[in-house]
Amino acid sequence: MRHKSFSAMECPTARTLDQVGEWWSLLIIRDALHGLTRFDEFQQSMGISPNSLTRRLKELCDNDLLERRPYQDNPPRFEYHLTERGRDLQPVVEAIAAWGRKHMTKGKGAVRLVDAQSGELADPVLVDRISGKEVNTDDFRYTVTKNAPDSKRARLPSE
Amino acid sequence: MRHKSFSAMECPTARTLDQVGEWWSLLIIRDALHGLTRFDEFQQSMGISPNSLTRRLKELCDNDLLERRPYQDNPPRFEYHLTERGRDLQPVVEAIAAWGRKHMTKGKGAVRLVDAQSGELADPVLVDRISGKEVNTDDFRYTVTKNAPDSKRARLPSE
DNA sequence: CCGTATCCTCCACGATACTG
DNA sequence: CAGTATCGTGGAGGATACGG
Repeated sequence: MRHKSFSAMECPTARTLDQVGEWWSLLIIRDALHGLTRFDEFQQSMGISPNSLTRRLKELCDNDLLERRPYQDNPPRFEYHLTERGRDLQPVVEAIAAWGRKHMTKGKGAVRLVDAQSGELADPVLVDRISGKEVNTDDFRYTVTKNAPDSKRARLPSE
Repeated sequence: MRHKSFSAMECPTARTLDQVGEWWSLLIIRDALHGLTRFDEFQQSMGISPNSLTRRLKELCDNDLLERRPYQDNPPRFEYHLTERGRDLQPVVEAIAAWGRKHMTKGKGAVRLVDAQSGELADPVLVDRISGKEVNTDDFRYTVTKNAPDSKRARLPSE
């Protein structure tokens, strides 16, 4: 997006899409719903490049979906917390995750489903990471896999 | 998106985002949920340029969210119908629309809410258009408004 | 009317390098 | 560690023109 203004439409769906911005933004929201708050937590979790993360974070703060909150003075450090607007996106994230679980679960080591305790979203690696457990990233990767052999979209410029 | 493969992640949310593709795709799905099936219905409804629509339609068919179905031989014409995968995106669209109704309803002529009869989604212009009524596009526009004055994103290259 | 082909622009992203 | 600055690229999307 961004090439044209979905905000210019009165349709609430389009305007929402414009607010949320890029797909990365939704993934950041999802991570935030999981309890992540810090720059490098997000970065590690998603394999996003730091400058892109900066941009997305800034955009989300500008749109009042995240709130930038200092947690340390010297050097200055910030946490990113969901606002009410941001938290209200949970049903969206859940709906997307539900669809993914139903329709994107064939092939290459099926995705593990919901957390039985919480009944919450569904990302075991993240859950483990939050709780401090080590994660077998051969089994599950949230960092980007270079050379995904079965994806027609995987295009590596440098190899 | 598209610069990197979200499919390469095991996370169902990311994979879903990759499947759905661009925001336009979700809007097309939404229109399809409203009952639209034909090329120019989509085009009129969203103000998308025809070639972009062609691309999005093709992508959606490739991803098995829409099905291309001939309805006329000479000249060959097609309708685009939701598959089960596509129809299953309804909760996603609804969640997004709900968020938009709650959080994007201030300013410039608030958005009218749900269709009382159907209880379904929430786009009055579309509803009217489907039912054949004329629509006051000064009041509600689904075509793109050039020069949206209050949107910092509205950037018009040619004026 | 229902699309498709071509060209071009713009912007999200990654790579890389840098700062406190 | 927690970011920011700069640069290059690919792909989405619009304009336009064309075809059945």
